[in-house]
Amino acid sequence: MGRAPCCNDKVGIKKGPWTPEEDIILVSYIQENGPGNWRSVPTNTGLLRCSKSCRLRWTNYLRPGIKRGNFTPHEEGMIIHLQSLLGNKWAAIASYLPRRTDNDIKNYWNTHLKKKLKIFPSATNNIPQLASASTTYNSHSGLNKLTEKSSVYASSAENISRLLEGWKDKLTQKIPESHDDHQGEKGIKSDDQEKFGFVHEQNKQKLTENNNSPLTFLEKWLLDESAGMEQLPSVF
DNA sequence: AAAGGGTTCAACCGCGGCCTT
DNA sequence: CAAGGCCGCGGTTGAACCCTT
Repeated sequence: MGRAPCCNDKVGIKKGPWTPEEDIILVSYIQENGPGNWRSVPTNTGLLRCSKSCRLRWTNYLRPGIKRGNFTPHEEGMIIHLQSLLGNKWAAIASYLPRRTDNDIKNYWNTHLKKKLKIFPSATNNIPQLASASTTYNSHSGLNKLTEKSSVYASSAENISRLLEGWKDKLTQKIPESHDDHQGEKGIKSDDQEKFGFVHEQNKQKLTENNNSPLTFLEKWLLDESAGMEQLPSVF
């Protein structure tokens, strides 16, 4: 079928890391118009980015409710199990971890879990073991320091304010702790999450239809957010 | 203190599929 | 029905960061 002309065919399209200004423009626009119709985003916002880039930035970084940083043993176990069931269907896996992006899960799989599965080849059958082992693994890696202060991002405004912090720090080359001001907030409503909420129910239904028993376990497991790994069904 | 190697992750690329005309 | 256009997904890349020597 007709393939979209690649963005990089166009002149004047900016690539590379997004600046906080660009983020603010994008978030403000989506705040007003909602996500979708990505084709029109660059035109309407004046951003020198291609539509794909805008969509990616939104879904992987700016979207409200995205959780970043360390994966919990519970999440890790889910990823491992879902990956063994579904293969590299990161979007499908992400639909079971609504606060994580497919890109995040994919990265985490490629950088952490693949290695761990090499070290613990039987781990897919014994996720709790792997998960606790991974905690040990994490605490020895440099990443741990990086992600130590990770937190749950409640809104795109918070995402941006964090970005601004980082940006400002880079500029000044000073890293003062405890900046909690939210200069990035531009009246972004607290009901963002509801407005742009995650629509995963259909996906879940599809998957459960296709693959009944294991995912039913997972459904229960996932829905019981407070459940720790120790409460996993014995099949794990 | 500096260099080199390894790791991480944000962003890009290209393909496939769905929708519209 | 066919062609074109757009969106979403998975794989890959490369800059930035961290660790080791």
